[in-house]
Amino acid sequence: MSDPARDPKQIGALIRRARKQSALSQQQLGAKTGLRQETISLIETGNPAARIETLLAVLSALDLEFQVAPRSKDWSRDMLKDF
Amino acid sequence: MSDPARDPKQIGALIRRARKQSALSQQQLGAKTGLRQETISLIETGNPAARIETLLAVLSALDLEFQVAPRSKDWSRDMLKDF
DNA sequence: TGTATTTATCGGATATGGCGCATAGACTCA
DNA sequence: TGAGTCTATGCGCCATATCCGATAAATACA
Repeated sequence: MSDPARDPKQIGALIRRARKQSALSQQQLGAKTGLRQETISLIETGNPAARIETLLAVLSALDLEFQVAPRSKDWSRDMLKDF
Repeated sequence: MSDPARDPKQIGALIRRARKQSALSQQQLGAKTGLRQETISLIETGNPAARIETLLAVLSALDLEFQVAPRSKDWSRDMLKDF
């Protein structure tokens, strides 16, 4: 349902996945958002200094939404090592 | 549980609410994140050009998490006008 | 009312986004 | 193999985030 992301690379990966699911090229997504293909590329590769408004524009064009939620536990192998 | 935001002002409002629930001043939150009080202020007032990394740092310090979800319907009065 | 805390804002400096324009690699497919 | 598409990257430009230092404005509270 909703995918968490804690760093820009994860955000970029989420966006790339969503874009491909919509069968859009970076160029086409850029057109929908008023951004350049280069800018889409930068976001997807995890540009940490991308602007919030840019991120929101991309999410909106992909019919996605930004959400803020309490940190959920991530049961990584490391956290389970003592069980 | 998770609050949606579609523009920088809403994001800022969410952060301010969470900060106050943690009983932190902008100064204290700045200390936790390595950001200046001024920067926290800018984010909370809805700076659209804030950086993603800055946003993520603030969310992390507040034990919050960024999530991406499909757009949920928002039943505004306008959308209901024809019913 | 007066004082302390909190938040918003200013000037200057530095770094970087996103723009236009362009191209180099990758990859797909005929 | 070659053409077409897609993604990453380059340069110059302007705008602006964030930094430092400082202060004004707003708010809380005794």
